[in-house]
Amino acid sequence: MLLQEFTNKLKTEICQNINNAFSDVEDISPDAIQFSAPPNSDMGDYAIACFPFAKALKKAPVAIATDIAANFTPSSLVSKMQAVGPYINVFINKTLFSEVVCRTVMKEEKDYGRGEKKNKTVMIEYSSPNTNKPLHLGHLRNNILGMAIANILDFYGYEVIKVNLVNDRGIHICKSMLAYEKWGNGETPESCGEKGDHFVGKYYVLFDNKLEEEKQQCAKDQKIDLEKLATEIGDLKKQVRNCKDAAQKKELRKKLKDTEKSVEDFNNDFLSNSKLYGDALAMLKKWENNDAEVRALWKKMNAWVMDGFHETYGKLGCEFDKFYFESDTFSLGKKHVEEGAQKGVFAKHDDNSIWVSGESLKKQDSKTFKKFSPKDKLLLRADGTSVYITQDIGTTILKHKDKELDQCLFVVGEEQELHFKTLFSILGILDFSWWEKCRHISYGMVNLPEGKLKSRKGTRVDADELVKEMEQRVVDIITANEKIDIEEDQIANVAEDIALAALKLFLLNISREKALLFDPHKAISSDSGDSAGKSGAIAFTGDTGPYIQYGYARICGIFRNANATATTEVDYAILHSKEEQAVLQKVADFPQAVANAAENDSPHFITTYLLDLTKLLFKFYGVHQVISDDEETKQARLLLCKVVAQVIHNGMKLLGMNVPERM
RNA sequence: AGGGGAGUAGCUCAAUCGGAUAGAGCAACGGUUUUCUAAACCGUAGGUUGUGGGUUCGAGUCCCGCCUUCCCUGCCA
Repeated sequence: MLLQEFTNKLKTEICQNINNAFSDVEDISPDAIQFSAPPNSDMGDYAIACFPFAKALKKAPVAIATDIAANFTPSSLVSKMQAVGPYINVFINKTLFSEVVCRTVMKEEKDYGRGEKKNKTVMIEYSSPNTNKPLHLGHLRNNILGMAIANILDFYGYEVIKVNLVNDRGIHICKSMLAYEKWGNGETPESCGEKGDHFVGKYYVLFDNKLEEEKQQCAKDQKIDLEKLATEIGDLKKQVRNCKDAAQKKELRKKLKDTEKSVEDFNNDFLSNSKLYGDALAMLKKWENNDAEVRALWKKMNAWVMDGFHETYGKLGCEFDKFYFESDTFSLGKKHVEEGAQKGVFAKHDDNSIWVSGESLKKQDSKTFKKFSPKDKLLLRADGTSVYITQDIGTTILKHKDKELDQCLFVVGEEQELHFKTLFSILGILDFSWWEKCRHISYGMVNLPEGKLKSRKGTRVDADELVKEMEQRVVDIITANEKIDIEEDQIANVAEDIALAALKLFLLNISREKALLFDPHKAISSDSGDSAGKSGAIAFTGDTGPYIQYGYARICGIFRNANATATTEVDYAILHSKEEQAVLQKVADFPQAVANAAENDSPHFITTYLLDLTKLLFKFYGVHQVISDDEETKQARLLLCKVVAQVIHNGMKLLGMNVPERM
């Protein structure tokens, strides 16, 4: 008997017991049985709350529980049912349960926890980088989350297509191109030994610095003190917040708005007169007109960046079945927008720009836009050049042309929620029946103690550097600890596995939609043993990836030392202790954790599951000796360890983490 | 101003469909190594779940108000 069958049988049996106790009313179906865990394991293996039955059975929950317990007849599965208040606590046959769990895991191995084939295809877009700068911590959250969700959906039984939409076109790309052209002196990543994405990113920052210089000069010439205005705005915001008097508040608001307007006006004025920005725009125009020289530079620099990205993806274990490039898809979007204007579902203004009205967005998706009316949205500029949403229209249409999809997912940060609501509604307006199968998988921002991550300012945490630093810390820990027995040439590999697991679990272990706080100062000095280090944002002890890996490595160590293998032909009655049963219960829960993660697009169900499992493993480990003089005991416990190792392996794989055998 | 999140222990976070005494980790304090790796284990302490109402057998969870905070409301991406 396998686990699934056991659970079904258990529910049926319990159901029969309930129905026997209440023969005069309509039967309860096994699906209505909801297992939960009693507050502690002495009270039983499963708990069933009787509140939901109260209506059908026309009795108080407490009375229902007592009646069920009174009418209970023991079976091979269930040994006891005990009423405690409105709860029924179920004691199961531990020997049988242990055997069922162990045999199931040992039989299914890598497939333990796998969901049934759904015969449905899901496309998941994630990463979606801009090719003008290297990846930072915010991108890491996206990449690691996206990859984990893709793995989980695949394991749950979907056919999953992982795609990356590369934002390789637009004014931001031209900025780094222009800076390189002006100040690059023909350098290449090779010539200065830099990773391609970092190399290009340098010029993106350079452009921004030069533009800022120009702006400061311009402000000085016009005798405008931008700094003063900024502090003024800050002060006004504070005053507005603290102001109690309504009339005064209104006045302050007006003043604030005026000040903000003056800054905005200055900025707009500056940009439209800026030589540097004008050059970038001119370059964009040239790009759109297929200027050979600009296109050649664009190709060269994009290739550098993509080389760098591929290296980082390889390191992180991010994989893609297909790359879409905005430069290939924006014209398809343009075409559909123009057709929409022709059909009359979009509005063409006198200046030839094309718009979708807020009204029609609302009409198309009245559920999403129930509580507010969106503003009209520009789809194509007057000069015919496309905006951000234009290419997404094209890309999404192309995705559905390439493959018939049952779900089309976008792993993108929460700041783009309105963008995707608008996009999906537009696709509906364009009469694509699949528009409702599109879903934005939104996730929270990554923040530093000082605020937002900003690529152009100094406040960024570079992805490559972060990983490198963490690896070095692990190497230091390994070298400092004499007890760790790893071949010299393996240290780098193991350090990489551990550093990445620490990073990934840190990013995946909080709810997807929640913002994430990262304190780099605490993270970096974490191996020196000082107290500041121990509170590090990405630690290697406690609830971490390495903790789970350590549990796995310890099990490997046991098998290695005992030169043993596991067999399912053991005396399952040995595994009766509280600790052993807790572990096996947890092992049995793995398929449910996978289902929860898949159905909510939330890997954190897996991370919390694995941490719980590992804690129970160590708890067991602390109380019971695996390699014991008694051969029967040894065999049974070895099997238990083997089963746990298998589940850790399966779960960690879903999260994109390796499990080293020594650490 | 409007729309959407969030607010739980000193810090970072959990908490199945609304269910039994709100849990972990870190930080603090105390203990564990001649026994399978101390990246571990055990113990102590730490809470009016932002706030005020409501719904009911029962609310961190659902509804309404308020406070705080983040995001969005670009011819940026």
